[in-house]
Amino acid sequence: MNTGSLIPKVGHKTSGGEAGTRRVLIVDDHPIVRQGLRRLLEGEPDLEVCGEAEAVRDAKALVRELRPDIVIADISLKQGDGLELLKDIRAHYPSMPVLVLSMHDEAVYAERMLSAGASGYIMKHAASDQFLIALRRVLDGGIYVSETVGNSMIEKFAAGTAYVSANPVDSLTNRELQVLHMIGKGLSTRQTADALNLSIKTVESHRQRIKRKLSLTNSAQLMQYAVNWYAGRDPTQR
Amino acid sequence: MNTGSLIPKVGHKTSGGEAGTRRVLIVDDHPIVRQGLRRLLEGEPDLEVCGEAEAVRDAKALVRELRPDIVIADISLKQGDGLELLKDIRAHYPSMPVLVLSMHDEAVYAERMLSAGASGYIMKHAASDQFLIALRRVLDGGIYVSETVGNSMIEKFAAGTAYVSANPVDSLTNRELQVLHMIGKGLSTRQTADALNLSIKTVESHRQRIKRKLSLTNSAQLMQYAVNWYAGRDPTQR
DNA sequence: TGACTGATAAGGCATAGCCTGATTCTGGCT
DNA sequence: AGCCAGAATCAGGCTATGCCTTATCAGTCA
Repeated sequence: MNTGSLIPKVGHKTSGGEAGTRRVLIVDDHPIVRQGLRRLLEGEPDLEVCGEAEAVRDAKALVRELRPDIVIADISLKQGDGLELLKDIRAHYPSMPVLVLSMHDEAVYAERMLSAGASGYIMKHAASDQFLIALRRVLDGGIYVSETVGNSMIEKFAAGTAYVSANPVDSLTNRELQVLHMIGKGLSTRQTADALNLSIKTVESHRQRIKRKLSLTNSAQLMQYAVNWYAGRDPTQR
Repeated sequence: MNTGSLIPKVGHKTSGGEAGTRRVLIVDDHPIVRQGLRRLLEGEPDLEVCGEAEAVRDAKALVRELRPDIVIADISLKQGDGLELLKDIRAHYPSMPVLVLSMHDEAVYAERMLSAGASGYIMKHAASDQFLIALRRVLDGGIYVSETVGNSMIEKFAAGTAYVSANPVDSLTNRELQVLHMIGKGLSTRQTADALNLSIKTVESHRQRIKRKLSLTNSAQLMQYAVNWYAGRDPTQR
């Protein structure tokens, strides 16, 4: 069920102490992506892959064992345990930077990752040179996000909504929370109004304020958020 | 916006006519995945990467220009134009095998890809050696699917005519499935239309037919279903 | 008391939902 | 080859909802 014999799970600790080379730990559940990162880093003399992990469990062990200079990890929010890894590393090795690799270009994800302690966020369809730029910037203690995501964050910051609460849902009032619940259950605005004995206009107002508080742009995103939250899988909920 | 200077977009046609080596065209929008495939194939003397493409448009041109022995392509239904590439290749070069690379392990996708003319279907989180097995089998005129997907197909086949689809999503057409995907991603109708290059009216029609097929009464339920389905949950379970 | 927040809701414009119907294109069957 | 069913595309038109602004009223806290 696991990777075959082609990939050494723990990279040879050969050049452990070479001055100048910085050791990278790769965490991704796709073997090809791991290969791709390896190939990319092979061309860089100052960077060295010291190991790779497929699952979060392995990753934690390898971090402890290898003490890499940086961890580059595919943390898909869907899985749930990705954030756990991030927080784990942050708790035990506060100075070890983590560059998050993701398939989503949504600014929402990036913000959550950064506020959870990531040092950078890069998409899988970024160009190869961007990976190296991101790696080096993060290794040097900086923070990396793509231009689009960065701009979106700057905008929010300028708007004053930048307080990154650990759990954005906390900022909702009881009524708003109730409405969010209904949306997650699959009720329309009218059905919500009926269920809560409110005017449709009132429910619309609540929806609007929820959207603002959670930085959601349209009703489709609101519903997506609500459904995920309701299903108990929202990343900010655990 | 595109890949930097690190990746030669068209592989050197150097060893064009070497006997025995079979030429592979890679189509994937993730640079790392392309790197990974390259790295994987570098170790195999009988296989050679003759080129790689990021988008469907480029892919079509390269197929015509390079006439590879096999195309390995990430065809995510989400993008829309993936199926088009598959059908295009099938129409112009009926004997050119296409191995579909996917992030989803759903049997639903595999079946559709095969019936659209693909010769194989392999997931991105498959082990490296599985890739080589798949490539060689498909190159030899065979068909490759993973064990789990294969078993599922066999079961359905054995169940024959009387089989009532366990998964209502099966009854959706490809286009409808695509639209469902977009909805689950949190895209509005307008955004979906833009993403798939369709009229809003068309997307509305698809949404309507999805709702009918899945017995959903309003758009709120449709979204709930789509979001849950997209997140890998069974929407009928709650 | 005055300032603030939460809950409620209306008005109005724009947009999206939803039903009907029509066209084109493809795949399969006889 | 010819036919038919279903898929995919989109338009028209009515209605509902989305979205923004504004407003009232009831608690609350300094």
